Amino acid sequence: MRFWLMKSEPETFAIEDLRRKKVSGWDGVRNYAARNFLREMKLGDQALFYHSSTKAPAIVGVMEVVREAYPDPSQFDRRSEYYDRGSTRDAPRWFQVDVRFVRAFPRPLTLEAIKQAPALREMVLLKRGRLSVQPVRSSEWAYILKSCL
DNA sequence: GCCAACGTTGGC
DNA sequence: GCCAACGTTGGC
Repeated sequence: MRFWLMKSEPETFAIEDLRRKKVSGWDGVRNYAARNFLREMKLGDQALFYHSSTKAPAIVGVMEVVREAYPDPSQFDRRSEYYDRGSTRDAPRWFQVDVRFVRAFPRPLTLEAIKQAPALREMVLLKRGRLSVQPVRSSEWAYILKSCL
């Protein structure tokens, strides 16, 4: 099983929205590197939910992959902000997975705290900006769950 | 295929 | 709102 981190702006879609829906498609990823990671995800993989572009950016919970990558319908929807006129149904460019709410952390791990933790120094989150879907090492996963629960 | 211009992400 | 980092586009 692999571990991941996925970013969302809470004003658009927050951990509480996922808690309410229970299962949701993770749509709107329009970056090739992030898209490729989505396509590597397997049923049962676990992912951290990260709140970005907010006052205190933080890892706020856990979700589970319940459906592997399939074409993101919003790329075909002319009214969607994610519409991509260059994508066709025969050769879709963008993919999504479905995720299920697992838990919201009682103590979210802020970006500030992540930067302070020696165990998390190598996290992709700190190394590569602007990547909204990214792998997490199992050692990092273990450390994060220990600090947040 | 290079690279300048431009657009987006996301922390601050 | 600013701006650094970095991805994408498009002319050559």
